[in-house]
Amino acid sequence: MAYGSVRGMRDILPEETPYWTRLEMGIREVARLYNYREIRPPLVEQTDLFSRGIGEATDVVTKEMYTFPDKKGRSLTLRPEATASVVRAYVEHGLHIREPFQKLYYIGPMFRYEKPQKGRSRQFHQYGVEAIGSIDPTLDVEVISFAWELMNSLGLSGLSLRLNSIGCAADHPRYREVLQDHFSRNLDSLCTDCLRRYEENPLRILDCKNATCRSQIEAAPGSADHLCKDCADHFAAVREHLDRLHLSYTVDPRLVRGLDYYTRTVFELVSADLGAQDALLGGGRYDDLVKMVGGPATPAVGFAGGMERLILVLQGKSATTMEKPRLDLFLATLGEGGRALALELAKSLRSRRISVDLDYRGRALRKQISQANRLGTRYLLVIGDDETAAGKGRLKEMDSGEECEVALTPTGISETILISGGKDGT
RNA sequence: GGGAGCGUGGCGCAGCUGGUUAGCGCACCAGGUUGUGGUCCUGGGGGUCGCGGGUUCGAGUCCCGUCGCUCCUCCCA
Repeated sequence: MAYGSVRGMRDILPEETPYWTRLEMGIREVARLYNYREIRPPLVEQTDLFSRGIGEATDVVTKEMYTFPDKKGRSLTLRPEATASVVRAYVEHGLHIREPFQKLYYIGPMFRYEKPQKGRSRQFHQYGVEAIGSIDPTLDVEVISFAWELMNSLGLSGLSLRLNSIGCAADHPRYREVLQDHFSRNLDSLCTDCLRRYEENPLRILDCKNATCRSQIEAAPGSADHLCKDCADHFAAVREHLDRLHLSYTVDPRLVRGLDYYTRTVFELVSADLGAQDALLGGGRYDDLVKMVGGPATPAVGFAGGMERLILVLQGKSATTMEKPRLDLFLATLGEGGRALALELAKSLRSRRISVDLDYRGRALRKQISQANRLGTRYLLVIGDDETAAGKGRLKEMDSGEECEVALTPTGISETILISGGKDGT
């Protein structure tokens, strides 16, 4: 093999793309129902936007970014996530001036330099929603509702929502102290990573899966128990509205997210059908990010979901078999004359919204029909010298095997196909 | 970053303790049949056995290295 795709980046082949288009359509439809508008930021941003927005000490920033200098020596980075980009666009284009409240969504590739495994690759795809401009708890709930709605529309079950509140910027140092106090009693039982986290960001320790750290973590005080009055009220309101909408969740005091910009509400939707990488989507509030990026203090909430993981779950369900699109008409030809006429007819019929294919390799008639059959074509028409001379042929409906005579004109063929109802839609 | 397993035509695999021209299924192509289907029959193309080195009379098979894949850890979507 002369070339292979770059590690962690793969081709999505035609057999698989129907899953992608279905998923993309599903996302767009839910976005329409919830009135979110699409935004498409570039894939590349100044490195600073991510390192400062996501957090200098996070794993994503310290070791997972594709960062490179451009020809003028500026440091650029392939986006590892899109929230920072969306917020940058929101500020840059003055969306906050024209209409401070914006509900946006995006779909596209992200890049993180990680070791590939099931449900994790270096180029992967996320969809996400960002609701910017309100601190109201009902907005948190709308975003979560969006997530559930999408899962339902895809027919997914066996999912659970983990929910927590990590408080506001003012709560963080206080909770940080509480955590440090807790872990300081048994520092020697923490792993080396957690010792570092102990200094840099004790919140991260809660995320550690290391067995030796687990017992300490189980006993650690939850962030939701150390919220200020406003944050506690907010969290209570979020839960109340979730209950009212019958959206299920479990409060997980240990849930913290990997990106530093989160405040208050954080959540994750996990699937039991995946392996170690079981988070289908994750998100929360980021009330300080807009200001951090240079805009006015503006609260916001959103989430991002991994499309590869969603497709893994979809494919795992035998119920969601993709039926392959059918070809309307195959023109089997005999001889140069037949081929020339078929080519001409195909062009006209296609412009009449009928999908047509024909043989381009001079294959035996039998092989052509066999191919048409494999394509799942609805109609077959053989065009040889006899048909060309007579100006008419026999249109065969493949499912029933019935044939009827048609004039070899675009109108003659298309009317028969459209009238007989063999072509659906359009 | 750490750990484990696996790399043989496009795909899925076999190849026993090293031993002749590396097989099988699917797929592909052709013929059986220039005039009608998923079946059947016959034939065909396609593999430097991931790559490099070593051991040996001889390596797909053993050893070392390397690259890649998969899964776990970690982290996340």
